[in-house]
Amino acid sequence: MPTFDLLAQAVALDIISLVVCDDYNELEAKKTLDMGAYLYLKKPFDENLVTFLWQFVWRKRIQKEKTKEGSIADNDMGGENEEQFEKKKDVSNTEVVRRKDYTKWTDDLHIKFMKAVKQLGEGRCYPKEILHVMNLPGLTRMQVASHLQRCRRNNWRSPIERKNIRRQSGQGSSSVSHEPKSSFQKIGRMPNLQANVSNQQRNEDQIQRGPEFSLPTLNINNIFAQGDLSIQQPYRPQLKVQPHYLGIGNPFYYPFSSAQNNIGGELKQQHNPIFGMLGSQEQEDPIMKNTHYGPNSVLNSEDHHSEKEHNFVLNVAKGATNTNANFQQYQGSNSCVMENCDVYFSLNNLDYLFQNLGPLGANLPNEQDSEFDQVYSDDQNLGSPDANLPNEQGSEFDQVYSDD
DNA sequence: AGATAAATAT
DNA sequence: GATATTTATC
Repeated sequence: MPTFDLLAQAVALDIISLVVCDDYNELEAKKTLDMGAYLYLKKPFDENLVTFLWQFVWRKRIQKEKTKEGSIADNDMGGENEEQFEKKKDVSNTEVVRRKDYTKWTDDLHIKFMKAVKQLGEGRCYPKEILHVMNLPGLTRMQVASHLQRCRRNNWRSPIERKNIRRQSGQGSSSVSHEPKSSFQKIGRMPNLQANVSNQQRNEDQIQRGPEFSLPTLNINNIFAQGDLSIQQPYRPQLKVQPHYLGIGNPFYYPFSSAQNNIGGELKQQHNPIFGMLGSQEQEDPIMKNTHYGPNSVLNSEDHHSEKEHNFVLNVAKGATNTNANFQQYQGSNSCVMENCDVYFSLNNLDYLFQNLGPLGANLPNEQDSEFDQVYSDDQNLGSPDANLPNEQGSEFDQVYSDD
């Protein structure tokens, strides 16, 4: 994604954004800051910067929250600058949970998924393939895999179904056993025993070629042999039997899709020609029958960032080296740069940035008793596309950040 | 329900 | 060692 587009989105999402460039470029810096970036940084980072940067961000956030509270209390006019994506959440000021990348599997999305699954068929029905066939920008392989898992386990209900179920169970009539709405569906399973078979095959080949060499390895390989349950096997998913008695309906069966099913409030009326040709061909399929193809909503577009690669750290610009002179210029100017932006600095001006920030030991205002991981989890809540913090057991901050 | 971690496979 | 898939857990 182009730098500025990405930044714009990040800012729109109220994400504290820092822009990183390889070479300092004044115009670029200005534009960046104008757009709402908090910092414009040049690589490579000084170690100190890396160490303390989080404090800066943290402070920013606290500061932000304070001003927000203040404006709410005072009923300032500033209170109502709702970001375009946040409206529904802002109402319940209590727990602003940002589910940044939460993909809602709408009926339509599920249909697409199913279509891909069906198209691919038994042989190559893997997340990656499905993703490819679905061809929806922003959808990730992991998300597809997750959905696939649920569907395989017959564990997914369409939103409408969910609604109905909830309504039913609310009536207190505890009809114990819900009927499975459709039969067990094979499509989309993990690969058949090919791997194992080929293992076996290989062994047989070996035997043919020369048993004297193959004997030792043979047994080991046979761990994966199909019928041999007596040997403990580390991994043999293929032999699992899917419980078709389970569950109320099969997600591979798709009951209906109504036109009003847009979750999340965004009404996207789209005509969908895609499924136009499905008529007779689909009829005989037990999974797809009864299916009505509704509008084709394209994910819940806004906030599904894709995989981890996306971070708002970007940029290459050619230009002068950063100098104190440049900085002075900015600092002295009354341009909108300084109004919109709290700080500008280059590597030569770390002092300015950090004059009030202490080394790691020094507590930040609200931080006295907070654990580091708390900081991190909060960081994640900031909605950064991906805080990308691995399991940082005992890892140092600088380490984490340098990883970033 | 969906994301993500962990285990396993390629 | 990098990716992908599957399973377990959050």
